[in-house]
Amino acid sequence: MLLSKSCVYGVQAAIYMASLPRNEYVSIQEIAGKLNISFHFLTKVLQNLTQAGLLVSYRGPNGGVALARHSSAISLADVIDSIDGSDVFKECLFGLPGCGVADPCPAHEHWTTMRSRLHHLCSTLTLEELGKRANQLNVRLANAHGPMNPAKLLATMNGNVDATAV
Amino acid sequence: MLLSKSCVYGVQAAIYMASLPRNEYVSIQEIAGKLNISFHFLTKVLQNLTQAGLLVSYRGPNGGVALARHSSAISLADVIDSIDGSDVFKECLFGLPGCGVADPCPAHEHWTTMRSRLHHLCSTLTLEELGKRANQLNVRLANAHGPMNPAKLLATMNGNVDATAV
DNA sequence: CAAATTTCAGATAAACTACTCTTAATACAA
DNA sequence: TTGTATTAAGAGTAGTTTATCTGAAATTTG
Ligand code: SF4
Ligand code: SF4
Repeated sequence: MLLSKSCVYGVQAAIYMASLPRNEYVSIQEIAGKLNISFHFLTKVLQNLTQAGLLVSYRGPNGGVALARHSSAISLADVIDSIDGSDVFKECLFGLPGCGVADPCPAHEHWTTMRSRLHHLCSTLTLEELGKRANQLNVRLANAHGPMNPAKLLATMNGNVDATAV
Repeated sequence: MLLSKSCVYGVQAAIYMASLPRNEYVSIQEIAGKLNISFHFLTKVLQNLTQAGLLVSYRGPNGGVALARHSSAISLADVIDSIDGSDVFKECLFGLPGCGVADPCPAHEHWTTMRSRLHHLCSTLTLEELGKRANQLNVRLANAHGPMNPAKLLATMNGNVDATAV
């Protein structure tokens, strides 16, 4: 996978927040529940985003996290950068150290054009746009089942479908 | 990284073999040495490629591995498929299970176009072409330093530069 | 046949990623 | 004030990936 799972979770959570009618504090528990992500794990991921200045957080009852800027001012690349680092769009297909134009590998030329296209796409895709799409029909955000643990596994085997999925 | 390290090693080795003037048996030790890859690890990786039918192997002195077909008949995608599986070009940016057109996430449309371009690129890039480029000036194949171990680290700190790199 | 060279196979260890759990710190509400 | 809901922080666990090591099987050479 190009992105780490942490990063994917962060992106999903960000899109979820952008899909809400108003930008208000949402508890991480709610996000984790809706997206079928481990609460504790998502907490860590979103901490990265608050420290990066993309989210603001508020502790205590009715607290939670909210977008620090308008959803139109946050790009997909912003979120990815904050979690997986900016190397995602700089590193190459082969991940060799010290790559560059001066000393390229045979695939360099082909790859860099792909890579810059991908970077451009992610930089121009705003959370606003992604949030809007998330609100349209037949578009989903949540993981199908979320991380499996023995209890959940048992529940699914008993025919209980998790109803928290969007 | 999009590709696993195993896969990268396999691709590098394949390109190295394709860059040779004639397709003859090359010992894995030689390849590992030139590319600064752990010999034992590369052995396992190339086993995958031989089992996938991309390489043929021969045991004993003067044995080694060689390309099973002409380098023009092996694509980059072939190598990647054999090691990391064919999901690399099928799975999505977010790696969600059970994704598809019927139930897409907000970024689906954008991503699939990128993905198919990448797949097309890798499918049409042959080892022959990559090997030719590898033979041109200023083009390299090897890892800069290879996997570090305490002894090597010490050596580099003492100013010894590994001379096995291409 | 014996020795050397090479891939093949499997066990083991180290490193990393994903995930869980516990404890604090903070802020609101009764 | 006291209790509770919430994020913050960090330690701990499990699984996967990466790398190392050892021995066996195959093949050539002498
Ligand atoms: S030369 Fe380019 S394509 Fe090749 S490994 Fe370096 S950055 Fe990647
Ligand atoms: S809908 Fe498309 S882009 Fe979204 S997670 Fe699935 S395959 Fe990926």
